Amino acid sequence: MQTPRQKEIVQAALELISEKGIQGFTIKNLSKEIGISEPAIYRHFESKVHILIAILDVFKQNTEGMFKQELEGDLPAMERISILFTRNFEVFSQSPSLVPVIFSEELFRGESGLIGKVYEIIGRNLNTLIQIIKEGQSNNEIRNDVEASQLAVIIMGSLRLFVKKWQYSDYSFDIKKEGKKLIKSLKRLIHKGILTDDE
Amino acid sequence: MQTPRQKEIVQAALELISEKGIQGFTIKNLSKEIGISEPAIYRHFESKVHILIAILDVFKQNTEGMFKQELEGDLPAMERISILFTRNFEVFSQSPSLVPVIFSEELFRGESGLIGKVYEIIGRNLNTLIQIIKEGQSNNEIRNDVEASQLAVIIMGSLRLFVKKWQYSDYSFDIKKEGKKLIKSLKRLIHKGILTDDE
DNA sequence: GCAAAGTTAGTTAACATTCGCTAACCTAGA
DNA sequence: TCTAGGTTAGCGAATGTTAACTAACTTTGC
Repeated sequence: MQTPRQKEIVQAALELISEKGIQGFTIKNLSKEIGISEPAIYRHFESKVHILIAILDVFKQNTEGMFKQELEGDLPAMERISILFTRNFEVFSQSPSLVPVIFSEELFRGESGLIGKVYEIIGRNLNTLIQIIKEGQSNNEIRNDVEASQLAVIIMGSLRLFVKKWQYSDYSFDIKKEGKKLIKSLKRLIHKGILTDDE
Repeated sequence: MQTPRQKEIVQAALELISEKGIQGFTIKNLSKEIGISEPAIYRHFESKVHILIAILDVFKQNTEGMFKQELEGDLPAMERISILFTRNFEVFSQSPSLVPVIFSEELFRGESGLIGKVYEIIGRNLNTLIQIIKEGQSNNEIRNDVEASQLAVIIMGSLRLFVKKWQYSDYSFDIKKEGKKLIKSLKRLIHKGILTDDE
């Protein structure tokens, strides 16, 4: 469990990264943000890497259990995808500063232990999605003229870019509301339907 | 115009970044890669930032003219989108080391002059795409039950994630061939067709 | 009164960049 | 043609800055 001070440090780190990028995430800036001296940080975290680990754990905890449930429910595949992403949007909406951390690959370069943790999170998301799409395809609910893995790339890619756009707009629009629209659009595209033509 | 040595430095910088990330892009590593001393770099570039600018210019030159042509041609919108991305894949395929540079937002944080240059490149791409989609929609060639801007996010997002996947696979698959497949899938999704249902 | 949480004042390492110097190579002009 | 002056591209050493982190001491709250 984390002490209040540790939580404060993690929160400040998240804000720093989202404001100034990875390069802005230094112990000096961090301590300035909180209002204590640099060495004081080390009373609460062994090293900078341990702060990063704590950040990842926050995300992991936030999304824990969010995925297995969706896989096993007997809702329509489409509905499950909706819920999956709606929940992600909710997490981001609550802690916008998570976005640049989770979506930044540079942050963890060189820290092979951390890369694994990031890929664990991302991979879980993608595999769950492919699984759901495949089920939807065999239920005749999702079009099967396009491979599940391709649909997954399309859906994930769209959503990633969408979230990035939100980030670069300085979180200026309502990600939950706009996200709903995007999901709706995606639904239209992947829904099983009759096409007049293909190439 | 660039001297041969300048070209060599830019090329080495690109390779460094793609291999070791931004953090690996130091004057020390750069000089080691080329086989000259650190100060010698400064005989050819005023500063590190100027090397980054040169990198962006390489990309800009590579994609110059690639866009306006597509806008004005009288090919079907779908075909123009295909060509647009096929050409992008060709550029990446020729210089894979461009990918992590162009797709990294962190690299240019703090350098407000450079951010502008990156957005110029990215923005041009996106606006061209929206333009083409709109034309396709009014020609009844592309489905218009989804907004052009949403389709653009979906297409761009898919392609970005696809290129990133290529990068993380260590450029292990044929981006031109696999890219063709993805474009084909996208075509199926956005082609004008009859849908049985929506919502 | 003692342990947790803070401080000041360092350390070491890495970074971009500058300095003073040199060897090799043009290029005028006598 | 040869030589003085200039240029180009390199070098090792040093500078100033900033990073993560540490040692030793003080404060504070139970």
